[in-house]
Parts: sequence; C-alpha cells; structure tokens
Amino acid sequence: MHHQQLKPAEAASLPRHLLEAHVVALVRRCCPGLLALRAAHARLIRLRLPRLTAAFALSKLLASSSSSSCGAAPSYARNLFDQIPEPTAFCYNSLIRALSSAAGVAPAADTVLVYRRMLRAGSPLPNSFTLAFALKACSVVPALGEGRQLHSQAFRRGLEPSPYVQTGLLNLYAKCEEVALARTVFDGMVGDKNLAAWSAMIGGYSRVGMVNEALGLFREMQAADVNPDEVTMVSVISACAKAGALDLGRWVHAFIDRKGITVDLELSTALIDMYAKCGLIERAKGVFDAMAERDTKAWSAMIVGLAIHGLVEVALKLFSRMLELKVRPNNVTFIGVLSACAHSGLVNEGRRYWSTMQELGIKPSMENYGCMVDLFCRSSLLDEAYSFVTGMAIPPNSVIWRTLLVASKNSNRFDIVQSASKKLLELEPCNPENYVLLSNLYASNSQWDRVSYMRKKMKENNVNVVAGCSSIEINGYLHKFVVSDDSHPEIKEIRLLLREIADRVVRAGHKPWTAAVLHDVGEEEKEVALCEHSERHGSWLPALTGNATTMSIVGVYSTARQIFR
DNA sequence: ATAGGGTTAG
Repeated sequence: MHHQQLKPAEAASLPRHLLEAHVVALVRRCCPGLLALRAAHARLIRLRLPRLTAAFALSKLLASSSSSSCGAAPSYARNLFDQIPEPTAFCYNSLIRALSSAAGVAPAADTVLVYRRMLRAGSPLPNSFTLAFALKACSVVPALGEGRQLHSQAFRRGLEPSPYVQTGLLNLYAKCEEVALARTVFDGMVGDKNLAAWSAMIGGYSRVGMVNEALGLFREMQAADVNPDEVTMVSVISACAKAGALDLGRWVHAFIDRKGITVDLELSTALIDMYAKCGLIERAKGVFDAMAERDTKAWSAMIVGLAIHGLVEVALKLFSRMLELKVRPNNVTFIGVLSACAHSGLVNEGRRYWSTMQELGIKPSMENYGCMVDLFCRSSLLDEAYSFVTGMAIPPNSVIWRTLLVASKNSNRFDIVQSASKKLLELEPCNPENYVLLSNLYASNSQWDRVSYMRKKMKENNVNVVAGCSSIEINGYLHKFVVSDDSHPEIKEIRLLLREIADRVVRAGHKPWTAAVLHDVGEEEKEVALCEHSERHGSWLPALTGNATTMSIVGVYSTARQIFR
C-alpha cells in the first residue's frame, strides 16, 4: 500500500487514517529535494482528497519544504501556505521555519510579518514552536531588533520557560554578539542546561574573541558532566584558532580523539583553520587530506591557510585541483587565491584569476577588491591600483583607501595621497589609526603645518589614540598585553627574555630586522621589518596581522618563538 | 494528528 501508486478511485474508498498514512509515506519518501516534493504535490492533487485530508497533505508538504535538508524553498512554502484555507499553528510554524532559509535580511522581516498576521487572525495562537522557529530566522540574519520583539512576546505569552525557546533566545543574542544578554539567558535557564545551550554560549564567546570565557565554559561544562559533541568542539577549536593558542588547540584535538568525537566536515574545517592560524600548516594539510568529503569552505580554509603561510604555489595548485573536482569556489576562496598572488608579486596571475572569478559569476566582495589593490600596490603599480579603486562596482571602504595611501606615501603621486586621505577621513573621522598614519606621513615630508592640523582635527572629532594590544597563550591561559603597559606580573622577566632573544638573533647571524623589531624602534622601522618578515614567512601569526602600531612587545616575542622552533 | 535548540572558511 505504501509503495504502490494509489488511484483516485481507490483513494475515495479509503478511510481517513489510511489516506493520511499514505500521504505521510509519500511525502517522507520524496525528501529531500524540492523537485520530488513538487512531484508528490502533483500526485496528491490528482488523488482528489477530501477537504480535511487535502489540508493535512498540504501541511505535510509545507513542513517538508521548510526543513533545512530540502534546500531553500521559501517561495514554494508561501505558495503552499496560501492554499490552506484555515492554517493551523503547525502551518504557520512551518512557513516561519521555511523563511529562515531565505537569503539576506528578508527572514527576520518576513518572520515578523507572518507572526503579526498570526496574531491579527486571533487564532491559532503562537506556541513554543512558533517562537523557536521565528528566533532561528532572526539568528541567521542576525536581527537583534526583531529578536527582542520576539523575546517580549515569549515572555508575555508564557512561552519563555520552554528549553527550545530559551536556546533560541540564547542563540539569537550570541549571534548578535550580545554575549552579556546571552549569558543572562544562559544563567536563567531552569533545570539542567542542555548540550545546545552550552554549545551556543561557548560559540558566542568564541565569536567575539572572548577566548578565556569560551574555554572556561568548556571546562565548566565538563565539570557539569555534559558531554560535548562535534558541534561544541567546532566552537572550542575556533576559539583556539582566534587566540593563536597552539598548545591548547593540540590538547583539544587530542581530547576529540580520546573521546571518540566524530571529526566531521565542519570540525575538520575548524581544525584546518586552527592549525593554519597557529603556524602548523603541515598538520592543517594532514587534516585536509584525511577528509572523506570536502566542501567549498574546507577547500577555502586550506587555500587561505597556505596563502597566509606564503606557500603560494601549493595554494594555487590546490585551487586548480578544486576546480578539476568541480567544487564551486566562492569569493572567500578567491581571497586565498588573490592574496597568494599578492604575497609573491604575481600580478599577471592575479589579473587572470580576477577574470576567472568574473567568468564563474562570483560577485567580488570588498575583501576581493582589497586583495587586488594590495596586489597592484605591492608591485608599485600605483596608477593601476588607483584606477582600479575608482572603477570599483561598490564604494571602496577605509581599508582600500588605507592600502592605497600607505603604498603611495613614499611616491611622488601627491594626487593619490591627497584623494586617499580625504576619503579616509570622510569614511572614518573617528579612527585614530588614520590620524597617526597621516601625521607620520606629513611629518616625514616636514609638512608641520599639516601635522598640527591633524592634531587639531583629532581634538575636534574627539579622537583618542588607543593603545594596540596583543596576546599570547601560555599553559592554556591567554595573556593580554597593551603597548607600553607594564602591568603584567612578569613584565620584568618578559623584557629580559626579549633582550636575550634579540641577542641570540644577532649572534645567530640572522637579518637584523628581528632585532630591530625587538628593540624600541620607531613605527616606520617596525613596519619595514614586518614587511620583510611577511615576505619571508607569510604572516602566519595572528599577533602580527594588525599594523605595526597595534603590535605589542609580546606579539614580537611570539614571533621570535616561532623562528626558534 | 503532524515539528524543534547549538557548529565551519576572510
């Protein structure tokens, strides 16, 4: 009965519960996939089901089209919903669930509209499913305003105690980087906290870079006897990657193996990212090679990792392999490819990849444009860089203008300097970095009137230079340092050690750049030293990815540690 | 009657 075609005549004679069983089986069999769903839809129409069973069938189709395994189908879901004469809560909930897979900011706005429509209709009333799905839609955007409206709805309707609503709220705040709000929900959870809540909270801390909090909570979770799974571990590993905490990352990887946690696609990608960011590109490659299947993100993580290690040829070869295997690259993949070209001055190759990107129909992101500007600037093709910037399809951001400005400051292209600095101050009148950059630029040309003008403008805009900071992981704890901050309890020992390292670098006959960075030198020299460093090794240390002014003495220490390794 | 939280690359 379940596996054979049912004819309209037979359908008419079947009792309702058997018909419904048939509908359930039919819809279940065709999932996932929108096409199969449409075919099932057509067959159900041909059966000319009685009114109630037809509504039931439409509800089942709607629920199926809203599941994530079906692929994005919000418009189909709307279509189905509109055919249901008296939608139940189940129908509303499925429609809201389907909306969360739409692109852009639409899910949040549409969700609120559907929710309002439900309230206006007077019945059915929203239940915990409604809120859980609606909150999910707001989390994917993420949309804090809409989410807060839903929070107050949950409270007013007494649906707040539901663990699914709670996790939905917690996740919403975590996605919006409102960790304090997320923590309030987390702490207020009644009874035992479930795995999803722990994972969402750890993920929230990791997302905003509160690494110690993320790892601390991971320990608390184990103390509370909640067993982490592969989803939890993705956040934990990603926290290690953010911190550049290699020792900790290796320990966590060993933990994953010891506990027999499945290293799936996502966790492998997180591990690749972690090893690459922590400087162990070979281990990253090892994880990549061991993967059973690799999606765009996994390939991108590997290619970007190789690129930042300066392993340009390997990165580009891997990209060709990716194309051969018909994995579709996206703009992030091209960040890796283009930055690889920029790193080693492959201008023509970079241009070629840029057209490849166009041919593949990938719309360049700001970062992609940034890679090209960087590519031209590093090869001293200022004219090309400038005309590229002015011809961009989207308005260039401050990063682009800063790249151009730094590249042209030692040239005689005052027109570029002029226009770039003007744009920069328009776009970011409150970023101290720009004032430092421009002051230094004018000072080096002895344009003292302009230097003091900069100072005046800073005062006008109430801009204060904030100290850059850096961090290093030692024995599983992240130590933070701020430029010229001596408050670290072991600052004396740290300074002594740095001096020792500097001496050893010189004695070992290394280029003096390392020593230059280690001693208290001017920003300009640090910048030169960093450029040389990047060319030689790729900028694999997170501590060094900021500009020279945001680099603290301990950031340098970790560089030196890597060199001696 | 029918369904549900958390994760990944720049």
